Amino acid sequence: MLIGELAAQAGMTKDTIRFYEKLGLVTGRRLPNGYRDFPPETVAWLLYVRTAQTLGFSLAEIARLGEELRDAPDSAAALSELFAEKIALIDARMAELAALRADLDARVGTGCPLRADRPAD
Amino acid sequence: MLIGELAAQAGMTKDTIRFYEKLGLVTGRRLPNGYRDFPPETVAWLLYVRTAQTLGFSLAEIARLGEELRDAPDSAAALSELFAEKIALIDARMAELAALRADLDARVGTGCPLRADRPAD
DNA sequence: CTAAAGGGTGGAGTAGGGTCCAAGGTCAAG
DNA sequence: CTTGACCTTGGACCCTACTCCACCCTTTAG
Repeated sequence: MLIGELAAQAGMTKDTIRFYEKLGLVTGRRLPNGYRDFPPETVAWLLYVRTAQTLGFSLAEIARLGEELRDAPDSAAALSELFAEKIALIDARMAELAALRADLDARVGTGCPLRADRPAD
Repeated sequence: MLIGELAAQAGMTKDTIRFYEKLGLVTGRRLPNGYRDFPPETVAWLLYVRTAQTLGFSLAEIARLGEELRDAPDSAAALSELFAEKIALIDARMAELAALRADLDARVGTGCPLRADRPAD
């Protein structure tokens, strides 16, 4: 799969993919003419990257995860550990969100805004 | 409260607070000598800013929320609407996280990594 | 043969979010 | 009156994540 098709399917620009390649987030073979050639699963991976990113993981973190996956291809245990780690992180974020939600929820209807940045005028 | 104390209590540097002031995220009075003077509630506001930020809201979004709060100080209805909006956003993010979590969870133990960025070698 | 559509490179520029000076004013203690 | 801990400003600089650009090569269609 050439970069253009990958970009179209993953919903990002070619530039972004080349940028991700520099970061080691994706790796492609090269065809004899120098063109990048990506396996079809890269689409799923890029979609995963986008998701992880919107959830607050930096590209560096995501790349690290990817590398760790590549480095421990056989060890299901190691993978489980990695995922468990990420899941714990997600749970923590969800708890934070829940707390913020509860906070906002409590304020709804009370008429008590967060006007904390005004001097008491 | 002077900027140094505020910074210490909010767990950020003075530079960051001055930067936030430029963005309109915090506003302080000035003392006759030119020093910034913040009301004590600013600490809570800054902690709130940090939380919202780690949850994926940009400083611009947070500032907008703050402004809207200031612009509609009396209308509990308007406030409720704003909060309801943020809550909806939070719910959406939580759903995304839950989905990612389920995704990772399903992979744990299956030994099926995300090795989508490798050419099939 | 040429044009269009795809690809490649390096490097500059942007926006967001800080972080770090350097030069200088203010104020309380000794 | 000096020292030290505060504060002020402006501007340079850094990182992240892109985005755009100019310039050049490759492949296919007419």
